[in-house]
Amino acid sequence: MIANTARLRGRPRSFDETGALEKATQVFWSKGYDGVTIDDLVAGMGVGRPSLYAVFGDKRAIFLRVLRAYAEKKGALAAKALFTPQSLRDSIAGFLKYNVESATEKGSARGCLMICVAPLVNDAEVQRFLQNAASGGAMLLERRFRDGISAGDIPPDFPVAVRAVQVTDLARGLAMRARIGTPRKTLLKDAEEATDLVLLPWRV
Amino acid sequence: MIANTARLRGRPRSFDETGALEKATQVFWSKGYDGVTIDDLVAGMGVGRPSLYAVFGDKRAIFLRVLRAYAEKKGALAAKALFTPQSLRDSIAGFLKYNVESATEKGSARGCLMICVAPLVNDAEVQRFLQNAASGGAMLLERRFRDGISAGDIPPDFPVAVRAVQVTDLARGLAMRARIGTPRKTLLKDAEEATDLVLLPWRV
DNA sequence: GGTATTTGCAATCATTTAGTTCAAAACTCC
DNA sequence: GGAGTTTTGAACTAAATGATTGCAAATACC
Repeated sequence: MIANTARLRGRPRSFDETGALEKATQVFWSKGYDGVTIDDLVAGMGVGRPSLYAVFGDKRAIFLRVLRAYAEKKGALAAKALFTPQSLRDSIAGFLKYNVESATEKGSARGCLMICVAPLVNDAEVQRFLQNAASGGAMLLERRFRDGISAGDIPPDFPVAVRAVQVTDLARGLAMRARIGTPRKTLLKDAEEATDLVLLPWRV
Repeated sequence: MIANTARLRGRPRSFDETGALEKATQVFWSKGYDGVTIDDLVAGMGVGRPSLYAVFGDKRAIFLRVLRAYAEKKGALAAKALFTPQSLRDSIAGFLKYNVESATEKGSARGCLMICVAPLVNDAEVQRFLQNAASGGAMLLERRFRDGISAGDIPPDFPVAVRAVQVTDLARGLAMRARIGTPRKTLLKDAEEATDLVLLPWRV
């Protein structure tokens, strides 16, 4: 099994577990889930077939680990973009900007793993995970809006829940357009305008 | 070959070409593109393997035909929802409502073929098709906004192009949330609120 | 009724894919 | 250096898949 904590004896691994998962992320990201074969993962992760099965399990298990790691990393960066001390407007703009930038990064596939790729996987566990992640993202935004109320950036009757969901939907739209090849420049401009939209009557 | 136009002699087909394509749509819609096998299509379309190859071609060709037919049908219905004589607000609300309803229809898979499924297909022709469809949809909305200016529903300085793109992004977000299992009721409510958002300072 | 034409079913072939086995290699501890 | 332990690479098995072919059945035109 995975002798990660108490591995002392035996031949050491020639690969880094975290690094291999990141490489697997790129594989799924660019080829979807069904489109990926074990051979793709063997080639992309730089891990031999038997080691891959022993350490990670089958394709589904690998994808779930990839998804969790991706969500954790992405969530942390999104939270950082949102809660860096700055005006509410800059926070929302920064959140959308980060989404666009990570969805159009050079070297990796376009779009977002959780928005574009994972929803196509007809799997109950993946489904639940995505729903939780979605509501988690909306709650993060909602909290930021509430902080904005406390700071006096927006009035107390600002529809925090509604706007939070709308920002996530706009982010989803931007990610999907990134996937089909819309230029980063266009998307960054649209992200700015989306920020203006959700804060329209409140100039902050 | 396809003896559709000048077919007079010979055994008539036991299947309807259009109907078979609609059944194929459901197959791709629910299982993605890479996830479907020829056997899935044979079973789902009710067409024998040899006939399927003779009439439609291989999987890729079938998907492209499905995609075109779907886009045509969906585009026509979206245009109908948008340009039925009514207030601008009701038009936009109707457009979003139609998107949500078709993305949460019972009996078929959730989401939208063009928004959720096709973007995962790494194929140049599909990519181009989706970009054209996307800009076509935005242009449709833009025209409706301009009609709204002519009718006096919104002022002449209304940012038609920007709002048109924002509506498509919101629709994309709604479709993706439909895909991951968000209830129709929630999405319909959010569609209404999205309408209010894009027309916020303009009570029409 | 005869003929040409096309469908539909079954069987078939080659290729790809997932997953396993096994011996050799690499390392630690004694 | 040797015993014990773990990883690795290559070969292997079994199943799934894409695509083709033959042949009988069905039907329109003559």
